[in-house]
Amino acid sequence: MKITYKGDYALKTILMLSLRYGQGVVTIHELAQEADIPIKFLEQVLLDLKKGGFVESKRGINGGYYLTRTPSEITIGQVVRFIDGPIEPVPCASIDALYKGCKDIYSCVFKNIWMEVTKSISNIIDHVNFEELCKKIQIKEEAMVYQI
Amino acid sequence: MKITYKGDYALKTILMLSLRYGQGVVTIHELAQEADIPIKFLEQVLLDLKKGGFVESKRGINGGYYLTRTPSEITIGQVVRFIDGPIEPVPCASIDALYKGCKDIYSCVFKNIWMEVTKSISNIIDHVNFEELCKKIQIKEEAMVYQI
DNA sequence: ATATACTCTACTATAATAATAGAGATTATA
DNA sequence: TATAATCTCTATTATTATAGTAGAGTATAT
Repeated sequence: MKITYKGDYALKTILMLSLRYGQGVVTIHELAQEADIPIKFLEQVLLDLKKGGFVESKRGINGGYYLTRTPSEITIGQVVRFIDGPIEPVPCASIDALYKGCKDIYSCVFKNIWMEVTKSISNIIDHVNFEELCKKIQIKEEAMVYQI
Repeated sequence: MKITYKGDYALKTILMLSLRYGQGVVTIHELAQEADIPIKFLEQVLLDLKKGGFVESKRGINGGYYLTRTPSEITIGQVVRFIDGPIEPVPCASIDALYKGCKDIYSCVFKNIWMEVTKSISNIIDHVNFEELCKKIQIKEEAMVYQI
């Protein structure tokens, strides 16, 4: 699994929208500036996130983006899989692959390892939701206040 | 982490050489044929594996390749990291990264997740050696005999 | 009306991947 | 010592993915 810039931007965007969930819309301009993302690239990411059902938008003046679900219902895994594709190290190692066989005995031995890897990655990214991440950020920000 | 063809070929090659460890050299021709790898591509892979200290070669007639270490001393992780590069989903999530900070708070929250992912992948691939894999293959091959 | 903001398609530059090609160097042995 | 077998090394190519840029179009609050 490698996280592309696009995937990284998508995650940060969902996180920013999570932090402002229930507080109306956020413009692409604000999002781009806050996370230092090229605005035209972010446009495409947001259109994808819309297609994926993660965000919804409001056009025109006072327009912007907002989450379609509560942060607790969105996991890192959902976003990463949708934007960057399958996480398995090799295509045949997907948990719900249609076929179970391998073309040769050598491939087959490694496949089992890659399936273990896939499961262990899934186990992490499918169980971290954005509500948790928001809390972590809030704790860090509080810590910052006392540091100054 | 994504395993490239090159990585896959390297793993299969080390596995084939492990199965014949202590039995002299194996030609690139045999290796290529047995695992269905383009021979000219395999040449490059083997040169890399030589640079990495995994294999050694003997030139001329009766030449070929052989492992420089026993299969039990070689892990999947060593081969994959050497051929396909770092396994971490994002560069900053390497366990022994020089810097610990992140450019912004959003990156930082995800970094911890990616470090967990890195650790859990390492935990698998750094603890599977090629002696184990050989045993698995031998068991499978015995099973095949009775199936026929 | 108009300014603001999202939408959509096309284009481009760079790098990685997966080969392919061919000339060169070494060595056993007949 | 000639030669066939085998590894060595560098260059080239085709395809795809990635990351970003560009610009015209659509909707909407005031």
